[in-house]
Amino acid sequence: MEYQQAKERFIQTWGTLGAQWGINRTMAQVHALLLISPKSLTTDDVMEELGVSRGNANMNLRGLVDWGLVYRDMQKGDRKDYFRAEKDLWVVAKRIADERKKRELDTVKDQLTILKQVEGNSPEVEEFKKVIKDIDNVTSQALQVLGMMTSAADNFLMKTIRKLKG
Amino acid sequence: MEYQQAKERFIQTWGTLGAQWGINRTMAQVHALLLISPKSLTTDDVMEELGVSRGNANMNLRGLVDWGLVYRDMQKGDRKDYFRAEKDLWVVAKRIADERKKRELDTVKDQLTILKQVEGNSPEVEEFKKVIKDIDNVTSQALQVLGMMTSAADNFLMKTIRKLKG
DNA sequence: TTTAATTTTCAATAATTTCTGAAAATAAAT
DNA sequence: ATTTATTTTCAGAAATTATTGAAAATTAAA
Repeated sequence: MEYQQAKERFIQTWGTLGAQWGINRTMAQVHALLLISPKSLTTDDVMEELGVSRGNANMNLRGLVDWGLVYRDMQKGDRKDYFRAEKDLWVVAKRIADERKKRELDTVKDQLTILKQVEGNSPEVEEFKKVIKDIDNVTSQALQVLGMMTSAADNFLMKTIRKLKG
Repeated sequence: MEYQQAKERFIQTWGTLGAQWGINRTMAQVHALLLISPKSLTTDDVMEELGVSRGNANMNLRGLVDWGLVYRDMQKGDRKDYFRAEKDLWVVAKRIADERKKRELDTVKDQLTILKQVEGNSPEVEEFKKVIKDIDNVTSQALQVLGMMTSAADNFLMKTIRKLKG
């Protein structure tokens, strides 16, 4: 397969995946573009490569910087901002997992704490309490597994898996 | 907190969470409603409780059945369909994880296989190959961890975590 | 059959999200 | 200070996604 074709396909795939993960399509495509780029890119590069407006490119680049997935560089003798992706995919995975954990699991845990205090002992309330308790258990353990993954690089579990994988 | 209040709050929270996970809001709310309901509910119950149209209730109930999160029952002497949620939260977690794995990680792996075959040795192509290889590594290992989670109930890791948790 | 109850579909509409592009703000050079 | 280069913002437009509701299809009783 030719590089140009492979590149377009990769950007497309990563964009679709991002959309499924709740990151918007363009942001994921910008990320893909930067990931495979050997050098830093400007806003104009992104606009041209992806065919999006300046506003759109700017917003999504900033979004990626907020997520910690992209860095903003300066280059001597040039007033433009240059953008460069974090290339360590384990760091990328960790950043994404951390952000999602913060946004999702943590808020659920907070809500559960409040919901545990429901009053009464009708069948409805008993069922409710049971479900809340079960969700609490599952999320606690999910959080622990996530915690392991997010410190994956030097975690015994990951080392084991890597070793097994050979 | 009063039951009615807690119930509304729970449905609301679960709906928001679902939206973040790419499941649509109403589907997640229907799921929440069924989760905390001690008895099976009809389409009309769902319409009334959530204030949604028949079409919407029907589509989302069917969606939940497709995900394996809800079962469709018959009740003797009644022509209506009754819906009942899977109550084992570990099964719920497994079903969701399986579905997401199938939809997301598996397709990425397929794409990577194709993209590995890119030709050339320019800096761009070298960088591209490296990124593809890294993504391949990360997803392989993510798939393995997911695999562990999805057989969580009787997995050594989960048992260990549960034990640690007390 | 025919009738009645229920579920499913889907075109039209509503709601939400994303994108554009030009104006405003910022920052650097002259 | 003024000009020039660049980034940011944001109201409106476009695109996407979700919802309605009524008609069509299905299913079971009469």
